[in-house]
Amino acid sequence: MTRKPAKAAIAQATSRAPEADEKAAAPASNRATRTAERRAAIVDAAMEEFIARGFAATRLDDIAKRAGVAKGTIYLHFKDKESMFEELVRTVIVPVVARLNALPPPTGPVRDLVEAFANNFLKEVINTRRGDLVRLIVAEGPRFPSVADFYYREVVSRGMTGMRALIELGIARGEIHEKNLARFPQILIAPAMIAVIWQSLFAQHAPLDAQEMLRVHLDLIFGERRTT
Amino acid sequence: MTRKPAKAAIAQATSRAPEADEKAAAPASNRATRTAERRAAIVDAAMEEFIARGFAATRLDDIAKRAGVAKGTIYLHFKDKESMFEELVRTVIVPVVARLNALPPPTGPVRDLVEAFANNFLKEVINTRRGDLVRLIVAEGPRFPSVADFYYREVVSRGMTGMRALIELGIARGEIHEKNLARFPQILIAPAMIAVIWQSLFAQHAPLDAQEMLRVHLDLIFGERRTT
DNA sequence: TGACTATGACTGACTAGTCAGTCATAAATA
DNA sequence: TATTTATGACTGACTAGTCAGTCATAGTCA
Repeated sequence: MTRKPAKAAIAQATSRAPEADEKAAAPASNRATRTAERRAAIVDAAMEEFIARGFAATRLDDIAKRAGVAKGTIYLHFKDKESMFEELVRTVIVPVVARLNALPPPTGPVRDLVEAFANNFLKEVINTRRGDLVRLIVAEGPRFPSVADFYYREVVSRGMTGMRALIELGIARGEIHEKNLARFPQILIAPAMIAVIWQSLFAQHAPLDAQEMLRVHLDLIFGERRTT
Repeated sequence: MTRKPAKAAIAQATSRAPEADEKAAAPASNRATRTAERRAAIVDAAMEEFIARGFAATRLDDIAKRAGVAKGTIYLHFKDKESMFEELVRTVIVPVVARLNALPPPTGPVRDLVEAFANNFLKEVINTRRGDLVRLIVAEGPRFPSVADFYYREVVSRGMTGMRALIELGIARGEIHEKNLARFPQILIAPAMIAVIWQSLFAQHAPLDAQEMLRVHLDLIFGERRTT
């Protein structure tokens, strides 16, 4: 909801800044930097706790302790628990979307493009905190319409559009034969989503070679791989 | 909602038929029957509440109210909130597994078998409470290892085995060309799972024709459909 | 059959504990 | 020193689980 105006000071970037390399454990020179670092620490801690316990069961005391701040400090950055959760999702997802939008331009075989995307997804999402975050969104989405809306607009909708474009390109170039696939880009994504969920729930029962599964899935769509 | 069981009238029925045909939906004559009905009412109410709010945010008072019993009554049937959740999942899932095991024997094209399964899944799971339950398990699984274990053993593991058998049959008969598919039956299931999640989270943003999507997916695996 | 007793299912007020959010005070900074 | 930022003890609302008491029903007996 209320998007606290970002402290204004952050923009300063203070001239001879000691270059606080992201969330480095550096001494932290000025106020603006410290404030930003604290916020980042709170976001990180909140993400861990929410992923581990879900929204309702997470205690703000635990987040504060993990972030190394007092509980009151959280309320200097976030209006309340709900806004914190919502802003947390935005904060974590936005950079991911930005990176996905920076995919290489469509040169070379479509299969290579999709494979690059899959490898990227493997490295950046599956088996990372971001993967857990996706599961968390699935878990809490129905109770946080604003989160579900945001996720749909920023990730699902864009992803679908991008995938559809790739599929149509593949069809136009004769790499993909199933014409109707463009109507359901979900089919292309589905195994990747399943991999995310599998790792959270069943990895200990039956480890899943996600990379190999995605490869087989691409074989299914593009036909057997040419090399190796 | 409130299923006020018209206590007075029920008592009258006293036809000395002690042979209570299990948990029949009959007029409810004796104590055992009533007890079973109450338990069922609690399970139903709990399922609604857990699906709507998740485990932690669900109040036992609300479950009791919805079931039309006092809170104390819940504790005559379940040890505590956690056991109730665990037993609830078992109670709801077991009959589904039983029905899945009763699939028709492998005669006719494999595609027809898989299609029958998909249609069954559409009708029985997607867009039903059972679909919501699947999402609930994904949501709460990490915090309820016993639930995740149970679900893996009773549903995922069996489902994978069955699917693998079908895939191998399809490969043997030349209906399926992607040999490696048998190594990842998840790929066959993935779009169905996505449909379940989609309906819970994004149906209002973008309705999904799950039936058509599953059909396209089968086309992808078996090759274009022969008729219409 | 009718009356009387025993049983245990059911109730809901209550307890003990939890936790989101507040605010008077302290620390850090300019 | 004045101002901004951080702290954590505190409060009040909320809820899982309890248990002494109630009462419909089953059982027993005349």
